[in-house]
Amino acid sequence: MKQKVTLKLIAKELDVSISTVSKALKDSAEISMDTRQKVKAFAKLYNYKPNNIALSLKNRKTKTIGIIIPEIVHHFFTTVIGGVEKVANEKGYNVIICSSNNSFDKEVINLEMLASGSADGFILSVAKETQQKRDYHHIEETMSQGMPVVLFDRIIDELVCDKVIIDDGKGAQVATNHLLSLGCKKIAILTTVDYISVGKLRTNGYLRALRVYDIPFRDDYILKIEDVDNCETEISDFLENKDIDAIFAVNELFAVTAAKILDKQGKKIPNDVAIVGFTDGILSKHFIPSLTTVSQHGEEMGIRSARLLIDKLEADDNVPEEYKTVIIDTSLIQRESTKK
Amino acid sequence: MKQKVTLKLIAKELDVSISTVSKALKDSAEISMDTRQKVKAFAKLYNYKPNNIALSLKNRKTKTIGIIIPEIVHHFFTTVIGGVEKVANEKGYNVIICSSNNSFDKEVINLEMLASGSADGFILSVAKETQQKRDYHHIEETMSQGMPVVLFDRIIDELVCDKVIIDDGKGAQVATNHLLSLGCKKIAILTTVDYISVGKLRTNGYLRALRVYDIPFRDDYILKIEDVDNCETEISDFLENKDIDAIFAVNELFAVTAAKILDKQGKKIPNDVAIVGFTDGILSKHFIPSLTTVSQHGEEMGIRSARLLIDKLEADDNVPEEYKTVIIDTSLIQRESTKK
DNA sequence: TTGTATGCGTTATCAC
DNA sequence: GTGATAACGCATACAA
Repeated sequence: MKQKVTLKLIAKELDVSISTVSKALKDSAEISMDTRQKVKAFAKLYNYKPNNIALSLKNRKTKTIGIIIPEIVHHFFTTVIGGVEKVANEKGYNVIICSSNNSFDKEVINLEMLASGSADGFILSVAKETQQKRDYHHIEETMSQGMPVVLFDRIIDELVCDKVIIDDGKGAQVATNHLLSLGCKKIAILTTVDYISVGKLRTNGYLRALRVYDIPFRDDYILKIEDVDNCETEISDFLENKDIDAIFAVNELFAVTAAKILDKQGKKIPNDVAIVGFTDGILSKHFIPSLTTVSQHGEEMGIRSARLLIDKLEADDNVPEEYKTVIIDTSLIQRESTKK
Repeated sequence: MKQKVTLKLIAKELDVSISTVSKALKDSAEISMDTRQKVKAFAKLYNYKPNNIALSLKNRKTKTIGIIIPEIVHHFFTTVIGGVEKVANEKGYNVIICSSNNSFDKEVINLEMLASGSADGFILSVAKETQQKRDYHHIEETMSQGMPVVLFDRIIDELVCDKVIIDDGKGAQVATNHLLSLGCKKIAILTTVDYISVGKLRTNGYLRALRVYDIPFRDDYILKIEDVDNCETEISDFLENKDIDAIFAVNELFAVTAAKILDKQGKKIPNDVAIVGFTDGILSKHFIPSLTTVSQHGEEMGIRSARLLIDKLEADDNVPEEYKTVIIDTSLIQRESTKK
């Protein structure tokens, strides 16, 4: 275990003071050309790297952004991360990713850990459990300590902070409209339980579209899925002997699962039943038939979130606080599952 | 921007010394019961959290593990991360994830950044570019500075460190054997260019299986895909008018893409052509027909990697260095694409 | 041109 | 029982 190279060590070796070394490395005009070159040569030789930890302590900022997401094994969230990284790297920020695994407790632990010195601000999408509990003290606390927070996708209306969302309702409405315009009249919806904000919003969009087209809503056309891991049986039961000509699913997994069940039932997509999903992931793209879907533009969400956060981090302290909500446009990606 | 609560602040408010506060919070017997309770109550009220940065500086360790992976938008890598997190959290370590985006430069930057104070050790899978360039100075440097490194999946033989891999060759051989045992004789392989270590190993496994079964290798049955993003055309050209009865693909994307092309050609899976892929991701699982695949047990890889790293981090300094290579068993998950 | 002193937040040591 | 001091690695205002 080799000794770490520090300013102190270089100073001792070269028999000058620490501050001389520090200044020389920054090419300060104060220091003679001669010393500067000597110090720099030595530093390079010994591969000196300033210690980030010490810098953070001194500057009281870490130059890193903390991201906390509900699930790391999830295509949408990883695309968001990609967007954040893009902007962060450009602006000289590091990115730390933590996953809450949809657990409230882990979200709290992660946030507190990162907040106590590891990151200057946060980009986060709250855990399912947090939405259910409606306990946001950890986020409020973080903000009250002066660390900006940007919420994305699964946001919390009650919190006053920057937010980046898509217009879930509109996306769902457009998707449903698309089905209606194909002539579908018996459109089922596969959605989540109500406390998942995005699920509820998408359901509302679906209802709105029906209303506009004057199609009466039927209670037996809606399935609110409780346990995502076990959606297959729920969807299967739901679709049994159901007379429908289209399905709108609020996520990719529900859409694909429904497609598989229909396939088993011998129904043809899109001729017997058309399908539109939500989230443009790899499943929709590679499934046969490929699935029409509402793209959430995850990378764009990440980019916008990172920009909002960095703006806050680098804002003048005396500029009055102002919080924005960025709404990203969704787009409908039409594929084979709605080609009639 | 509220003032951060520090020991100093508490000390001032309570009119005691900083060290008294520090000791009181740690329930030191030196401090009177009375003072202890007073301090603790105050700390709780003001929501005091020790500053990790200061602790890291003092203790010269960060209690965090750095993970660097080639791609964040990749199911396999995220499952590995999941495994690492599991162990890390248990043992009180934080996890920082960075993605190199398969770029050598970004890998170097990320590693150096994390190495200069943000993490105590690393778990990493090298970028494609790094494997191509064969330039590992950044990793060697990190290790020579006393920070342990565990390589997984895309490893580097020349580096002396802990490693966690699957037996890629054996996995491929088992997969090919499976096809052979179904009676397939004309088995094509979709693989990567040779400098990708795992691609080459899997190809070797395929060749070995053929040899054992005494099937002569045919040059026109192997496709080494250069540009993954554009594999569709390459595979499509390759499969055109090809007389084969099975395909072994070294990853999920190649397998699914081939399946889609065969579907277009009107060939039936598995009856006309059987398929086995590699990596147990969501695509293989949800595709119709579902694809037989070699599972890499990503989570297990993460768990083992984290354990190796933490063992090193917590080892006595005077214990002689010893490096292990853990080989995780693959398993063949049989699905519809090989059900004859 | 160079060096000294100070502080960032913490803990450990030692003195009172 | 309590407090002063030094140290972790760095940057910088101020002296020399």
